[in-house]
Amino acid sequence: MKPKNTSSGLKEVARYSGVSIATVSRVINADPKVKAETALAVQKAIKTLGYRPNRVAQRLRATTARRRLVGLLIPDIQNPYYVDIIRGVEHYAYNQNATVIIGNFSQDPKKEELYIDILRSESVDGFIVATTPRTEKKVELLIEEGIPVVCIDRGLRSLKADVVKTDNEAGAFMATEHLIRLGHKRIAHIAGDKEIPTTHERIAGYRAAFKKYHLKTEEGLIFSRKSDYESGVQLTEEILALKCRPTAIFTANNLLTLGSYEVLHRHKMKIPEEIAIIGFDDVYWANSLNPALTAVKQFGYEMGQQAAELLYKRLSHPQAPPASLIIKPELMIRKSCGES
Amino acid sequence: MKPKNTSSGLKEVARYSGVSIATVSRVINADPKVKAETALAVQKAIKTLGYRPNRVAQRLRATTARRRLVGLLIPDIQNPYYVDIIRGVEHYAYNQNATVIIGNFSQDPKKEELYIDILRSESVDGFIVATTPRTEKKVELLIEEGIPVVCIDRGLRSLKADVVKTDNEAGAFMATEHLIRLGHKRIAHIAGDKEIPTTHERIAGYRAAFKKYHLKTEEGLIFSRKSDYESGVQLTEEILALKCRPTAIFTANNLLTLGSYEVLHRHKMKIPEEIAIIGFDDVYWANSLNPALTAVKQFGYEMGQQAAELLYKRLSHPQAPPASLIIKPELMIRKSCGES
DNA sequence: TGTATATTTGATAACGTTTACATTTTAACG
DNA sequence: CGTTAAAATGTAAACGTTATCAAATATACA
Repeated sequence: MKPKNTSSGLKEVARYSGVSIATVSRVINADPKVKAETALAVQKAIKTLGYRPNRVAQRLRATTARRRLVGLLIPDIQNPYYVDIIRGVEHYAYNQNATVIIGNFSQDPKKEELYIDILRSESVDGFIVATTPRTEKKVELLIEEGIPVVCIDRGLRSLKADVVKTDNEAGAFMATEHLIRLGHKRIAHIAGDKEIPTTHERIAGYRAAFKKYHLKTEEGLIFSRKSDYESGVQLTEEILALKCRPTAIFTANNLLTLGSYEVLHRHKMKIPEEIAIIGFDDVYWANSLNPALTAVKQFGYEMGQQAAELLYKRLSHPQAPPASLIIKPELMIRKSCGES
Repeated sequence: MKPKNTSSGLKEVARYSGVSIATVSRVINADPKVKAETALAVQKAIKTLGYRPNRVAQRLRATTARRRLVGLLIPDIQNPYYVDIIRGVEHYAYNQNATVIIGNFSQDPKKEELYIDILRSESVDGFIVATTPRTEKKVELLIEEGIPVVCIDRGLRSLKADVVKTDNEAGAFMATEHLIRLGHKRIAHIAGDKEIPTTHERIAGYRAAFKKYHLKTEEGLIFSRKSDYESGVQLTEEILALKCRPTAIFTANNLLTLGSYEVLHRHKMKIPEEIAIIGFDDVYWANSLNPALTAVKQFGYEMGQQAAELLYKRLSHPQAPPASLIIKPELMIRKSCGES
């Protein structure tokens, strides 16, 4: 039994409704040039035949901006922050009748490069990328070739692309200031991977808060390794082993926070009495932690939407000057730092 | 400045290396018919010209099984279990030089249907689906049309497709038995949405454990609403309000577990002394919860891989009888039920 | 060397659309 | 009613590949 090919194709619709395939194509694309009467007839044919345009053929033929496919390059799909971004992008794309194709490179440099190539050969309308500096050159190449790119989460040094990102410095500042106001003076910062630009922005915010309150920031209290769970574990162990223990920890992302929580619990530390903790990145299970986590919320979902919108704007106005959207984060005060 | 079109296309490679496009196409597809010598020359041309095949054109022209695109239909990308599945599928696909296109329908029935159509018009080689019974008919239609489908997480009633799923009954049994052995007799079960088949399988496992130990299962202790966080919260509240409180809770998925944890903490319940809790679905932050969560681990990543493998096997053997892969889950004993 | 048979290659028609451009139909107007 | 402009449709050439078939070249063998 060979697979019966129900997919009708423009031709059959055309034959069925007695017009040319060009006309059918026109009604599919809502071309106003076609007479209302014929449009109706064709639409009926489409419905009864159950015709659906072949998006692959459309994409092959269509000129840019009409391919209805956006490429999304994501460092780690396990990170709920990026999942929020994905959802945001997907939401916007969906409303534009576009599909999004995700390149999740899992922090793997090889994959990161390869996925740029792959998405490219898929003829995307444009890219939304959260890349590492490693692929900066490659991304710039895309831009030079006229492919729209919007950077999300992390900006490109040479700002020839649109970018939407969190105000990392402000976020880190808020977190640190919150701790300081609560009376903490010795605050450890578990920073992320120093290869990633956001890490430095967050460290800067941490420093700025100290400065504002005329406190000296102890360099020895800034810890950094990588951005993952394991680093959170190890660095928290180091912090607890310190002869002169800090009274609070500020972790630079949700994975580090989790690692920190694990160690704190393992050592039966009382949070926040013995040690307070505040994290960058709010997560949907913040309230299920014990105590509920006070955190800096990034608006990933909204950022994703904005990025997609920016991308489509650029598609229609390729020559517009690059826009930069800096989203202010918000402090979600819960229990892990004590009374607010 | 118009975008310079660097993408060379078969033609240019052919001209450059002095062969026909057919030959170039052959070396791209590693056709053994081409002489080693010419193959080398063409490869060199490909390299120096920086040629990359256009996957869209390939897909349009290629017959089934050579399109290198798999469609993945996922109910909720926020659920880490599904993220594991995605990663598994993606890993396998990547090694086959295939891309995966994700249709995350966010539990929205409208989107669920639509995404099937969309992925279809993207000419996927086949589908991997975790659908609800709502779209069962639509999925069966795909199968009838000869499009390979493998069901993941949930099986189709009419088993004409491959399926890979967790042994839900066994998992629920393990969890409940664990509790019973620890001395619990009154164990509440926060089940998922009754529309979803897995819910019933897990309830069955819960019942089976009681049966084995000659205990009567109290119907009043099985709670069900939906499968989300909020339901976990509400149902746990109900449980705590019971005149005769159970000594343990078995939650049917990670979202429900999280909701339960929140309420338990809010009520300052001592876990596991006052109430024990065990959850279906292990999560990477189980150790960061307080106490660390004892849970039934589903092997999402492995399942994803297996599903992809099954899909590609079916692609090459369309007539093979449907396979069914039932994966045994594993109990991850940590602290939320007390000593093991 | 000539013939038969493998091996390699090349020309070209698809795949299912969109889009110039040409053509036909309709409307407008004196 | 004839002419001209506008509106609606049709024709056919792309888009960048793969695949079929035929042609050309190399290999084997008598």
